[in-house]
Amino acid sequence: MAAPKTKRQQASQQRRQAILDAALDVFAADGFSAARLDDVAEKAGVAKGTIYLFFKDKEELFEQMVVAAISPVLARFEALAALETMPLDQMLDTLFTYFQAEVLATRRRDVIWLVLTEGRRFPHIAETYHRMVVSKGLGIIRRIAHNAYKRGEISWDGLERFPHLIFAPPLMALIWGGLFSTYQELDVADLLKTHRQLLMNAALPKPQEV
Amino acid sequence: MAAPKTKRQQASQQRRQAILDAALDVFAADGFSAARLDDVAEKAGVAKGTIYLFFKDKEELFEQMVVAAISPVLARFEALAALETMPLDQMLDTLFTYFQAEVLATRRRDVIWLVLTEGRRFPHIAETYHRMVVSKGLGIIRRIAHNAYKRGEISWDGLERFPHLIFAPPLMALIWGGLFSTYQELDVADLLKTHRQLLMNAALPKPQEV
Amino acid sequence: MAAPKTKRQQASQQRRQAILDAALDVFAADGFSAARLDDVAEKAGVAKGTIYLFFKDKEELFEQMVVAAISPVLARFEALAALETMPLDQMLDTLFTYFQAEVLATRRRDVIWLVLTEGRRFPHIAETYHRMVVSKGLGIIRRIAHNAYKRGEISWDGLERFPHLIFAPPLMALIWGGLFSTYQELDVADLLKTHRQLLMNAALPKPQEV
Amino acid sequence: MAAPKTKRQQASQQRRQAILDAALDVFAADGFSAARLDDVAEKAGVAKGTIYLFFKDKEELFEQMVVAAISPVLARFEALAALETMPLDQMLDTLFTYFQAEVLATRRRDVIWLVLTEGRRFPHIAETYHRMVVSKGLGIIRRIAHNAYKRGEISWDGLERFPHLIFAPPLMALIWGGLFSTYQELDVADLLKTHRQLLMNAALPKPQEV
DNA sequence: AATGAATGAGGCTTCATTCAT
DNA sequence: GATGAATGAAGCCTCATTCAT
Repeated sequence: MAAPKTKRQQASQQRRQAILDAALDVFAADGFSAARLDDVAEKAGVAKGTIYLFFKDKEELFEQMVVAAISPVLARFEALAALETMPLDQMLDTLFTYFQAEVLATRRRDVIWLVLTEGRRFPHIAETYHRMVVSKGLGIIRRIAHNAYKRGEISWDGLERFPHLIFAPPLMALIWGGLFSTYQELDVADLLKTHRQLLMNAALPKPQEV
Repeated sequence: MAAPKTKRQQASQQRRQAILDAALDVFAADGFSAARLDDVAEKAGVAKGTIYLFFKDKEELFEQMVVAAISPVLARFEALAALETMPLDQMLDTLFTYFQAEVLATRRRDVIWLVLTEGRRFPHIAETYHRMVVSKGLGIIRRIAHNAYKRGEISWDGLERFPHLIFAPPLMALIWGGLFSTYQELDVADLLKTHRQLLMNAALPKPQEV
Repeated sequence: MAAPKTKRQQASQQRRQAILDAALDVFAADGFSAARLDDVAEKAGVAKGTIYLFFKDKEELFEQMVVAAISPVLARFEALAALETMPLDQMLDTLFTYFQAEVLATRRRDVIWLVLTEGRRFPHIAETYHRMVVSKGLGIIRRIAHNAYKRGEISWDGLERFPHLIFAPPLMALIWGGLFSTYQELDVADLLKTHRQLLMNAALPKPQEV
Repeated sequence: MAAPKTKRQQASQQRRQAILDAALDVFAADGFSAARLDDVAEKAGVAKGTIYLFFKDKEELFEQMVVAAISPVLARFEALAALETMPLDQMLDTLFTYFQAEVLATRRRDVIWLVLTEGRRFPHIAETYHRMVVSKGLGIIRRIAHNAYKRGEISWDGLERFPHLIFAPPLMALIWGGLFSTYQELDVADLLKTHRQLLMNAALPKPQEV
């Protein structure tokens, strides 16, 4: 926890971080199996063997990289949770704007992508990501929906039961951006704005029985 | 296109199909890079060299496998398109039920998973999938929304502009099933039913300006 | 057990044997750790990967090589055992002559050397060698001594209790040849002849109490 | 040669000795190639780089270590040589007892083991060991035999010509202890006592012509 | 056409050695 | 002197691909 004191330790931390940064790039570009540690080392500006001073093997590098990339997200979550008293519409706007600026436009997008693409073969990654990010994120959205419900902004408990419905379109935007935007552009801002309209439209009317 | 005539040709086609089936299993389990052609050959019941009689290399096998797995989906799409006159609510119910039964519970789920996880490094796959499946599927949903709009079931053009909003939750269900269901179960039927309620609730009211 | 029938199988057996032969040379020259499988492959006239068609890894190659080299020795042992009725002096002469011609002057010397030098870090090798060669060999020598005792050629049970005493000088000759003969020649034939004299001299006199 | 004077020099000598001690342990356990200088440094309580302050490389460390371990043996040899007037039987008893107590039960056993196992690939080691230990040791034994011959205790020159015959069984005991004692115990004291009986039995009788 | 033994390029990992602190 | 982080050469092993049968 404490910041390292000596120059040696600082340099060591910087090296470790450089390796993690390079690893994110390389793993995101090639996937775990196809990624070459030579590339990671070169991009990090260290020798191949240096990686092994910090990480037992390729797998541990991968897992540590994901965990390290996740950590800062958690701090942000706390801030978002503090906004739970905001009106629903404004809250959704804040959330989606944040998602576009702080996830889709940053390396965090690559982290999520790696969790998606490699999570199945790294259950530890999937489990960690679920515990540290997904369940917390859904919990926050759920509380937002719950508060809106209590305030009378929503006359329906669907969003509270399935906060996934709020997050599904942003996730789709991320996936589209990764796979299809080359072939067909997607206006993410408009998509999310329309999603917000959808949610607000559905918020108040009495739900029809299906 | 024509059905093979001679027994020899039939046997060849069966071999080819066995290889494609095995490849789907193996690629889905391990990903493209980590998958071993030894495993594909063994699972298909052929010798390793036989694979190269049908496919130039590992990459072509992968791409052909995805294309072959996509094809049958297209026929289904035609059928769905024919139901475009159905009332919106019923149509959504049909769509989601179909998705659960015919995608999530079958090997088609694995195909989509592979497109998600490998599409980035196989632009040809992503492009093909987008052209043959995604754009067609979104087109169908878009027409459904359009028809409903014309019939007065929807007083809002959001779904027509972004049919993605209809498909996002089913996609999320697929992803959740692949990554997180081990750690937290998701009631997909309930999720999709709630999604349908959301869509119907939002269908008629005048959209609020955002 | 059955001889391989097809040409393919024969060629395979020859390859396997070529690898084992090369492995003996390389391991004997460099020791297990320093030996390079590249060298084994080159000397065997096969590609590096071919080794792994027959042996799981370097360690298994080493162990199989020792076992394969030991096997023929056992057949010889049976022949020696059959000579147990021979007069002691003649028997010793036969034994030592055999050892010089069939061990010291052949690759079997290298096998014993490898058991000596690597046996400690390959307990499986040491155990196998002890079970298949050492205990059997000592058993034969012991019976030889026992028979000579019964026939009155020896008036003393020392050699029966410690057949090691008969084998110790041949072993020393082997070690000397491996380590010191460059610096000081050892006349092995004379050594073993003198050893035989020693044994025969000691055979009949009443042992003095020590 | 001169004892170091300053504290710094003393500390340096202690470090050097600690490294040599650790090296003996590690080399004996793993062999030259498989031994890791990391382990030597850790066991010696110094940093890895410190080893290179005293020794040019791994090979020199190994050779110096063997030489250093050999030196004390030489002093003992002088003492043994002084006993050459002792009656043969008593002399052998002293020798063998010394070997059991001062070689087999100490780290000197490991040194001999290393000379055996690595001497072939370190001719310098083998040559040094031969010159400093083997030839001197055999010389002592030879003089013992010679003196006994002159005193009439032996009526035969075999042991004088091949003092190896006296040392072979102790060497075999050492080898047996390193390789096979786990699988079959060897009573070394009894073996050597029996060996002594054998030698004494053979000492006086007129040798038969072979 | 089908086989599967053989190949060898390429990646992960280790560890002797160096050198800035 | 002493350290130990950093280096990078080298070796084991895998596996896509080839080709003689």
